Amino acid sequence: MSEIKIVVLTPAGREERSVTTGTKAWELFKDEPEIIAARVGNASSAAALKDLAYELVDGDEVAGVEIASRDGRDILRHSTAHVMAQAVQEIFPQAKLGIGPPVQDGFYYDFDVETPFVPADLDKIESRMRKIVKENQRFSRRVTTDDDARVELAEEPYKLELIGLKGSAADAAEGASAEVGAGELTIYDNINRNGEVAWKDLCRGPHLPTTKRIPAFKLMRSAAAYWRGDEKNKQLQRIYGTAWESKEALDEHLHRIEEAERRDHRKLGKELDLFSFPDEIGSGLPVFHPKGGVIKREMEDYVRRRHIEEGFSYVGTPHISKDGLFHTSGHLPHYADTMFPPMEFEGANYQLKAMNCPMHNLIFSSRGRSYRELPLRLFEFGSVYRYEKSGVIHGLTRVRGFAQDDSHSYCTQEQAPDEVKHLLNFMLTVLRDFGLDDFYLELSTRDEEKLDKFIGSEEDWATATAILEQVATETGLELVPDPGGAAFYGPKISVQAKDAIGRTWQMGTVQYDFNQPARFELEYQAADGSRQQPVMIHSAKFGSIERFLGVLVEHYAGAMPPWLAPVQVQAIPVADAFADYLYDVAGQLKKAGIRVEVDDSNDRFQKKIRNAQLQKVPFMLIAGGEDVEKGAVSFRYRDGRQDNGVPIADAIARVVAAVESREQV
RNA sequence: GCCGUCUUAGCUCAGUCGGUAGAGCAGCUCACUCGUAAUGAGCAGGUCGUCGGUUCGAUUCCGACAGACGGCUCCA
Repeated sequence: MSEIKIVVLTPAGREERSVTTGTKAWELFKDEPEIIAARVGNASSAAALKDLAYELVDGDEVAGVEIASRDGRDILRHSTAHVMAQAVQEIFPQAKLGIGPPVQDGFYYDFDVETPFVPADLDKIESRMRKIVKENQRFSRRVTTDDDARVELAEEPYKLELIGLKGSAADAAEGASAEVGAGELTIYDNINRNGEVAWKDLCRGPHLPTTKRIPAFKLMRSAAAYWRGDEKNKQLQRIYGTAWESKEALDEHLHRIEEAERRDHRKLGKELDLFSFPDEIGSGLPVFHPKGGVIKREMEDYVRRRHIEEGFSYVGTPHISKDGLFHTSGHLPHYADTMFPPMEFEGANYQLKAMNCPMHNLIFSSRGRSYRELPLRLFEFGSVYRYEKSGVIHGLTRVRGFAQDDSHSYCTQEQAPDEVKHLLNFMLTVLRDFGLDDFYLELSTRDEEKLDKFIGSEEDWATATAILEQVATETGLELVPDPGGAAFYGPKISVQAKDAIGRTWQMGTVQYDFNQPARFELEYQAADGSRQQPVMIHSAKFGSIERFLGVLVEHYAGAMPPWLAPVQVQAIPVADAFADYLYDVAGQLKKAGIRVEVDDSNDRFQKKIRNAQLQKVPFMLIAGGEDVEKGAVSFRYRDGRQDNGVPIADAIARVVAAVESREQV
């Protein structure tokens, strides 16, 4: 037996060691049960994840992968997916395997089965999984060849397809690279205590050493998913599950899900009487009730005022137009599928507006334009209607009719970078005023594989993309590429904001468009007397008002900051006798522009407090004998804090200050 | 659009193995009510999503459609 030299990397540093040939990675981490895999690199290769059963070679640099790390959890979840697939095939032997990768917070595995899974099946599968975990089966890696694998997996048509795609697996389907890597083909055998192969799966690995190393998991739901993500393919049955390094971590995850459900704007919208989606109107078409209307109007008032401050002119355009306009813009026939079908009358086809830009272009071209007018900035709340497929409608975040806070800046090419910068900064200040302050940017570019989806020359696209990229970089915010995500007429930057519980939402966008000015033959007269084509820059700050309202409701869990709260002050008399006193205070608050209501119902005092609390009113103003004697009122805040005996004038000033500062209380 | 689940009072839900239904909250009425998250009593409220089919009889079984929910695909 000869010696080989390796390096063990620990948080403390590098430790050079000599071990005998044939030493396995696990022998380095014998006393560290939280290490479930190894990251191995050497002078000639980048670090790669390996099973703990990996046999060390001379020159290896080895680091342990903790189960609670990002990679560790992925490995844990992938292994749990294997256990699930094994359980499924034990219960439903005819089930064919699709793919089973780890995903954000969990994993899934796709199966081709005759009948879709029902919730009772998930229970059965989960208990079978627990049995497999208890059996402590060993994940054993075995290198094979394409031909051998084809024989072994003759009964698994989807796996055979993946073998054929090896090397381009990343393109084959999201997650497919977890099954077949670009390198050698491997199969993992699950070996039980008797040394028999209980189950096997084509898989790149790595995996946990044994099934017993799965500390906590839970199956979440089943759903259909197209094979390789293509709607032309067969739908497989997907089971989603989650797995964590400890029972506590699993419980925390389940609590986070509960918290997200508690904040669901569809639920809160109903409870707080903000909006609804009447069937009689149609799917995806919201109505705003008086309280939701207050929030919506505050948002609109604010953003209209801000646009005007930033040099925009408020304009107005109709909801429908003849279809020729959208042919000129290029939207038809490009996006006919997502526009409502035309209405034919007076010899023309009229279309519901799905975007505002063509109409703004007509305002631009309504008369001759001078370079002195540029940048010309037009803005409106443009109502647009989009025929979203029935299955994608989702509360206020995906609707068929909505208003964009839409602007179009017409400028010279030279002005474009500054205008993009202006719009981006403007948008960020708007979002900050609404209490969102954690952002990253996404740069959506055209898909180089599907050039027919995009119009315009390669040079124009390159110029536009470069300008957006440069401005985005200058903000100092993280910039994430989104290849293929561009609109057909130009690239875009979108702002992604993180909410109070860390979820990200797409907010506004800035889009650079050199196509529509050409199609509409827009021009201005330059200083030298020549006619020039402007560049137009599209931008929506909220994106859609409806959607942004929904995001705010979730961000604040319905407890809106005072400036947005439908009822800012709920006045509650301790007893009937003090109602008049509070009506007087309420009158003064109304004069100061505050939305206040006095609860003079027959409910008892405590019940009124409870009602106001459930409505998430920011300020409860209470008055009883002690307050009246002092000419004062008492505050109760949403968190239950009290501030008693505050002089009326001070109380009003306090409420007004909170509204004006747009702070959360 | 596709797959699955679901649709009973304003809301949240029971229930009917086929004989037209019940609770809590909300609402209305009355009484009570002076200090920080539910006072009590009574009343009223439903063509059991819509339309067909099977049946002596359908809210219940079957089908179609609409809508909701969870995914997939999509998201200018």
